[in-house]
Amino acid sequence: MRFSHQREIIREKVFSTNSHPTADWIYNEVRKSLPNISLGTVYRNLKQLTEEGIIRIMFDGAVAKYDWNRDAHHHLKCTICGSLTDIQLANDDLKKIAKEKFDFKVTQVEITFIGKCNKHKSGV
Amino acid sequence: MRFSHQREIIREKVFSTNSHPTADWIYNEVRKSLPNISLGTVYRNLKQLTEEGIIRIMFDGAVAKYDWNRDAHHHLKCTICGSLTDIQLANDDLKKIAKEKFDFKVTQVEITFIGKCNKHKSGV
DNA sequence: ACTAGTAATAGGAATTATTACTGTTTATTT
DNA sequence: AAATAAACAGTAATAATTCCTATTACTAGT
Repeated sequence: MRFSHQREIIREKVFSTNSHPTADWIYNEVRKSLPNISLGTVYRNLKQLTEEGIIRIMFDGAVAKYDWNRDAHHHLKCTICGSLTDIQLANDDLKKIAKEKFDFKVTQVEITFIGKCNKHKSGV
Repeated sequence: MRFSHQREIIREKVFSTNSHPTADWIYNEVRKSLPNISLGTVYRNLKQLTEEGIIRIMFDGAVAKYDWNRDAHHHLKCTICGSLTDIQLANDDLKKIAKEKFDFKVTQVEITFIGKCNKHKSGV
């Protein structure tokens, strides 16, 4: 991947916040220093950064959010204010820990394992 | 919630499959018996059924999928073929279990706790 | 320095999923 | 059966994302 000024600014923006920004938020931020950048460029570069493993993509409901934090971590998603908070915890009593450590009343836990199913043993 | 013929057909369709159908798939299925149903009606009723707790909504990337299975369960999402499989497991060695029980090579685990954060103690 | 080839760009059009609006129909209640 | 509130079909609108095209910038090799 060759260097690109736009991509570098985009990367910096993602790394500058803990707020799990959306493509749209990043677009508006980046426009402050690059007024002519297009939304398409933002999306393309976010995708590239994701593919290179430099940032992570996640979905909050239907919208993509980007995250520089590539450590294993999970999220608390509030159904009322919509806030999304990073948490780091071991795999024991998950709900109980969410309550005790984060004062968060869990109503549903969604765990998704992402990887390769057994149809794709060799290569692709 | 008043009875509606359309909603009943929609509900039956969701309950008829384990495939986590999308609104569009459901729309096409339901049209076989109700050719004049509109996509808006499908979406409105899926939302109502979700709000009543009769079915569950989840997001696979950016698209909504619906699920009659309201037991606590998780998902295996294949990055290659896109398949999404229900699994039911206890909270011990999650990745290891995914490998041993489901022959699924996990590259990322996404856990989202959904509920109320501590700003919303009373009511709302 | 010059140029051909490659990669990245801006801007906008196109696509996809979803929601909102409007006049009409239907289920329920009296 | 008439009144009324909810649900409907059809269509328009919106939001998020991807695709397309002409243009620009970078990189090697001369």
